[in-house]
Amino acid sequence: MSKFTLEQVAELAGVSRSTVSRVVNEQPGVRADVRRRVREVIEETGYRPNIAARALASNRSGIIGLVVPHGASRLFTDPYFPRLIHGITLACNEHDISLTLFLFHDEDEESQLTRRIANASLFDGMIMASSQVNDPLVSHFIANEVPLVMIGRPDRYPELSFVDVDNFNGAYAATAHLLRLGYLRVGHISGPQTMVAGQDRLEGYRKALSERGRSFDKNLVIEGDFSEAGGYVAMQRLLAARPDAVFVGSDQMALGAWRALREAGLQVPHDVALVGYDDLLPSSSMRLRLTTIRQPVARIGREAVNVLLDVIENGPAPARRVIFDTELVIRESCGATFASR
Amino acid sequence: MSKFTLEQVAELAGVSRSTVSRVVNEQPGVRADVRRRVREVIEETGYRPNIAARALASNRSGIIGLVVPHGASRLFTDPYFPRLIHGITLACNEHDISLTLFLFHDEDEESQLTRRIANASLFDGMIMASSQVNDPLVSHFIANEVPLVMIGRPDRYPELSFVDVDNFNGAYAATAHLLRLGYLRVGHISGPQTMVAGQDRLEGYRKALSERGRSFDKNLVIEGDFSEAGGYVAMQRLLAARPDAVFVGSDQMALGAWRALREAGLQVPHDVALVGYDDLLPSSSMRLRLTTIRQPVARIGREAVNVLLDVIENGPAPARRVIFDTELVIRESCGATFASR
DNA sequence: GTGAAAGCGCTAACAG
DNA sequence: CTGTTAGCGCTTTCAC
Repeated sequence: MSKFTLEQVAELAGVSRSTVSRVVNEQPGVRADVRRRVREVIEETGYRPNIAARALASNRSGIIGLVVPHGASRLFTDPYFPRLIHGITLACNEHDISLTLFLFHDEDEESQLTRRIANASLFDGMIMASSQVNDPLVSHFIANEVPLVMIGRPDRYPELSFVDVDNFNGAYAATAHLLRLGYLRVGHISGPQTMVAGQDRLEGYRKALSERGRSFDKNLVIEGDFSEAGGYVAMQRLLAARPDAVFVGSDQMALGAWRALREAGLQVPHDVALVGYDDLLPSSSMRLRLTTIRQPVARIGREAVNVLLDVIENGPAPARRVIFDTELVIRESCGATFASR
Repeated sequence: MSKFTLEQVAELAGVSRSTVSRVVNEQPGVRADVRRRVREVIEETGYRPNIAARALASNRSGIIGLVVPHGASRLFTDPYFPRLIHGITLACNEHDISLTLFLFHDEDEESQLTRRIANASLFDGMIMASSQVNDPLVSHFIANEVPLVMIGRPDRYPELSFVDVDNFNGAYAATAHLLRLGYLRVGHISGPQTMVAGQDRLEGYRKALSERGRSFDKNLVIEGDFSEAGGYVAMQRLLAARPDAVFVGSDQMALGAWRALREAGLQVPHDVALVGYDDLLPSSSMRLRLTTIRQPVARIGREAVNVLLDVIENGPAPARRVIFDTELVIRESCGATFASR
């Protein structure tokens, strides 16, 4: 609530509003000495432009939104979103823009608030994290021509820009690693198939299998929801199929799976080997030394902002597609430190 | 970017802008049938008010800000901020307001961006999380009369509203518990003394000591920074004083302390007992079964929003002070499951 | 109970 | 290079 307006600064500097506006926005076409004079007055008065007025007049607010749908907000308790937000805010600060957070905790909240943000009049653009397939919000944004970048490949709308990690190859690498170690009944606890990441990881698992001439046994695949509890339940069911190794679609689920295993009196990796996905756990403090697929979450966040800014600046076409590589991190849960069998 | 404006809705409904405005803002003084008619048109057109225009005209944006200073952003990797934000967004959604996040990663960033947000013209109010003592941003907000609520008791400015947890009594309980178990050399790895929470916990530790007639030994207290790495270094130094138990000012530091202990060939709780603070770790998956002080982080977040809304509505005076109780959660690291010694 | 009119503080052509 | 002139879309007195 700085008390000064453009008008007053202009008067004090003995110039017009336009000139001050040009100086503030660092536009060319102002004589150096005038520019300096105006800058002085701005400094003295502590003048700061009113964001609302600027947004109204220019249709640009310097604010972007981050939407986290309810399906993903449970992930908010694991380190994924903190990391993501870390990367996003880093980029925002660099570019001097602000970030508004829309976090939905359940379906009701989401549908109720969808309308409010769907006309995102104030926001220059939106980043949409881990949306479900066929998310109505995405359609809204598209219909309203809101600049948009998805975190995670969208299931439709090939014209959308996104940044993602190579889920297919990550899952492939995880599964191939297990196969290479000689496991014969390699199962998979998948992510929700309502998310593209869940689908892609399942596909990677299938490819590794088929490439080695293994047939796909659907009893060896159980769908989870990326949560610890989901991994727990999934593993309990999966046990009926007697897997000797399991590629679990997320570290959190791996924790749940491991809990189920312990309760069943089974040892990791002796009885059942485990590979996770994410590498976000503080591994040295965990009881489970989890082999996993590392993904560069903070970089994804940063890049999402960069891409969004580009989309805002230069329009949505052509779609920007950024895909980061993953990395297999070998610890003990896969049994790699044992002789291969 | 809904294409409709108040004006157009007014025309379609055959009334004036003012009337539509009244309906939209649910103000009294509109005949029921007119109100209904206007509502219909709004529904049909999908009209949504332009936030910037509204903010400009009314000085109310429906957006609040959350500031996380650089000193605390390292905490962003532990579960504290995710929980806090969970609570905050929950309350925001309830009240139909938006949350803008200011997260600073280092001192440079912070001082650079301070000016930008200090005149928080667009924001109806600010929540300030875990600020250092004597934070310049706080002074700015006060000087500019920005509605403000602190998370964590402020070190000065008794006129400020805040919500906090009872750090003093929590620390007292932790230390007393250790003393009660018979430990003779109870040390403390404190939080940074540049944060009130760090100070309060140290005070609680001192009180428990003095109440039992123990003298305060400054060699038994090392200052940490709430991080794992800080706890690690602190414990390495603390070892020289040969503690048989340590009250560690945060769970993250306790993890670091424990790592230092392991490296020194010491067992928890056999050689050194540990009590932490926060209870935010997924305890069942951790190798360290940490006795700790639980604080209701999400509730703190919710309450901060409620208090801020109250401050916005009814002015800053008198200061609202909300203090939540803590709870001692006993696991194995304190040695309580052994015979007392 | 309703409408007319005057801005909120800024940007953006368009002249000069 | 600088100033003038219109608004951006909404709220808010103030008459009627």
